[in-house]
Amino acid sequence: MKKTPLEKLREKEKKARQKLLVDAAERVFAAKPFPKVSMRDISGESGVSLSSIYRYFPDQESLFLAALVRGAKKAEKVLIPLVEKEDILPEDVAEAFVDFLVENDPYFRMMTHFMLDGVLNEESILILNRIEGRLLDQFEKMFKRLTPLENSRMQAHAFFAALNGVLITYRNYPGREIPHVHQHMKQLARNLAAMFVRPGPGGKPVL
Amino acid sequence: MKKTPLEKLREKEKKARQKLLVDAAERVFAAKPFPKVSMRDISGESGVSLSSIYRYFPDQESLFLAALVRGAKKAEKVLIPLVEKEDILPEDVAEAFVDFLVENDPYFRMMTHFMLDGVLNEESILILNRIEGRLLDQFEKMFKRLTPLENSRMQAHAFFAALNGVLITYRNYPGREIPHVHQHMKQLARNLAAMFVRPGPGGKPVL
Amino acid sequence: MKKTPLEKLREKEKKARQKLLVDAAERVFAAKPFPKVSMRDISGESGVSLSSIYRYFPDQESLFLAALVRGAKKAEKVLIPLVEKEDILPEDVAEAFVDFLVENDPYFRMMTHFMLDGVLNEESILILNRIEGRLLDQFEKMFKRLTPLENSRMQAHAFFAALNGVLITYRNYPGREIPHVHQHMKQLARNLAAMFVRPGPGGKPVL
Amino acid sequence: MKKTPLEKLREKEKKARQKLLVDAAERVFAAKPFPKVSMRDISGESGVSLSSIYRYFPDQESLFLAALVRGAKKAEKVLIPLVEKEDILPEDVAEAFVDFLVENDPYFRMMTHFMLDGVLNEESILILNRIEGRLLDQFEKMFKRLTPLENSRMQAHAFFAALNGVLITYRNYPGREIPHVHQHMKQLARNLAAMFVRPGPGGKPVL
DNA sequence: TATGAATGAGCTTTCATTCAT
DNA sequence: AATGAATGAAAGCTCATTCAT
Repeated sequence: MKKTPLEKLREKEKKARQKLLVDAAERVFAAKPFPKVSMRDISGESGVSLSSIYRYFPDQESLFLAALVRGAKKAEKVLIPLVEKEDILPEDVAEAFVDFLVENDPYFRMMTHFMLDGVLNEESILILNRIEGRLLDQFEKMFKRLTPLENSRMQAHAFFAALNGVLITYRNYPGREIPHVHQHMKQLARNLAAMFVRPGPGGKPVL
Repeated sequence: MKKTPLEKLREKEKKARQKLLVDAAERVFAAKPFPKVSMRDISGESGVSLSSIYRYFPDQESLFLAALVRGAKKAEKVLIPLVEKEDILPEDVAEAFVDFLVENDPYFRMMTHFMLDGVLNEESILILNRIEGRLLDQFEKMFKRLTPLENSRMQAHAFFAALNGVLITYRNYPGREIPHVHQHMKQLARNLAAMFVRPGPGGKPVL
Repeated sequence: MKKTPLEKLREKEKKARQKLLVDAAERVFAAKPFPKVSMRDISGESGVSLSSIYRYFPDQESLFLAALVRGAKKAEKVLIPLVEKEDILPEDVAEAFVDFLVENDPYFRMMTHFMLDGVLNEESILILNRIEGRLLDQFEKMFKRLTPLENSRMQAHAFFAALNGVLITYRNYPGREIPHVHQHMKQLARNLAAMFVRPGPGGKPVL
Repeated sequence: MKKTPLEKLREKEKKARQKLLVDAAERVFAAKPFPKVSMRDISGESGVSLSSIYRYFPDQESLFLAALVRGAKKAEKVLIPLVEKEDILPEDVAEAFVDFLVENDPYFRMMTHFMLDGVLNEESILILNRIEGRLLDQFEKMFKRLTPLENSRMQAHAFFAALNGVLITYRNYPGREIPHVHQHMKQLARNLAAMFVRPGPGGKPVL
């Protein structure tokens, strides 16, 4: 079971190729709608020959899934530290969340695609769940601090959902200029966030 | 320019065939991911021969768009009356909204697809906008009644976005049983809705 | 066997419809390459419904053939009188020939198409042959008058072929402006025509 | 930038496949009218699978164009040496020209098709023009030698056009046996050719 | 290991023609 | 007599995947 140095090297190189391919996939996803991305596109963008891709990913789905997982990990890396700050406010988290996913639109589209149509394998589900869980954990911690009497887990879920909703609903808002739309989304997100920390009548928790 | 009875009949039959095709499209959309639905699928499902489809829709896009528009109209027909009730509460609207889109999952996926990748023509955009506008109008009216001091339009937008977010985020929640997930979504939606009518400290409006 | 007045009327109406369809076909041929013309095009252009066309022509080929025959007849009507003039010169005939077929490009394309790929039925062949024959007769008569010692029939054939050749070879001459090309064709045709009436050395006939 | 032997081999094989496909195309063109030839036909005739054809030619037009260009090059290879002979006579050139294009009827039909309806890209136009130009150059040289006082370029153009005309006009002459028709065409071509070198009255040039 | 080559299955769309009314 | 409706067949082309080298 022990790996020889050569095997280790091979594995490392394999990972490097996989990274390279996911890099290329990302760039392609940024350029055209998800369902129109072909393996040839990725081959062209990566410089890896079409057939060689299949040495690193058993099929198209796996590669796309890998890109999704990586997007999620990047989101995690950006968002978790932000939310970990002791005195952060929901409004600021909300704005950062929107900012990140607007600027990383391909990730957002990818994720939404998988949420809608994707057939995820167990491993991917686990990875995504873990990330989502950690994100929700941070949200929960924040809400626990700010509204200790509420059901923080529920708040975290609602918060996460609401932000996703703002993004999906208004990212393609027709007839408006992009910066304006972006501004609108941030405002909506901040407003929604603010509602979470507003005490009910008599300070009674609501959720 | 007046139409003969025969012409009227013909028109009616044409509409009937179009309906039949959109019906079939819906069923297919329910059965497989949107981007994988082919004209052949719809031909098979409808019993209308592949080439005949083109008698009723000039191309694939038109047919898909028609299905989308119909979904939106159906949503309108169900949701607007509900929200029009004088004394309706956001929580109940939220639940109905979620119920409807869970039960009409193909519509929801379709709409999300078009929101993400879709290239809509101007007419469709107009139709969808009008429906969304009317929905937002109703939401606004409700909020005006319940929280007259807030920015009701903003509330309506946030409400709409948040509900969409609940649906997109949790509709495929893995590892849970469907009725349970459905229940969770409704709870989240209700909670979010409740927040909109909770007065800020001292009754100060927040939005 | 005798025809009733009603039958006669019917026949007349049938002819009228056929004419109408061939009219439309001509217009369509003028607008797009021959192989791209469809029955639907002709239906649209004529106002006659697609299926009704088949009442007047058994199939596409027949209709196209009818258009061809009519083109030939029109050419005959224009060219024969011209060539019948007692004192006409080959150069002028050549120029008129080119002029006519440049201005009636669809006919020319149609004829060439049938010459190349067409499957003509016996009747059409007969009609076309008769017309071509009459044209050649006129050419022959002209040459008999002008060069009585030569083989006039051969001259007529060569003359006809040469003119066709000028048209086919230079009508799409790339990179030149159309009027200029037209001028070039006419010059070539005149030059070729002139050669037919130039006596050989010592007045010896050549052909 | 230097090519490895392997790359050279690959290139050679690619060319070989392209040749194979053009070969097949030619055979198909010989068997049915140009506009009816499909990619599937060529796939069947060549043994190369339909989709593989697109490895060697980006689309149908390219393949057809390649066939056309090859036809033109073959014509060039056969005709130019012939015409280059010092003491060749127009009659013999004419006969060879007719012979070649009768024996290579698919080429002739192809070229005529492109002359009539074809949409050629710039590169193909250039190639064809160069070949036609070289052919005309040879004709011109011949005429310069034989009739130094005439406008040789004009003679060359007229000669070329006239020969094409003979081919197009009589290649499908109905009701005659093929060898007989062929004979007739050659006779016509010779006669026309002879006229070019017959001096005008008093040796005056005509063209 | 890497990849050029190959392909079956599939896609949307068009067409000439038939048929019920 | 006229035509709307219907369709089988075929078109050009793309794609994910496999395989020989």
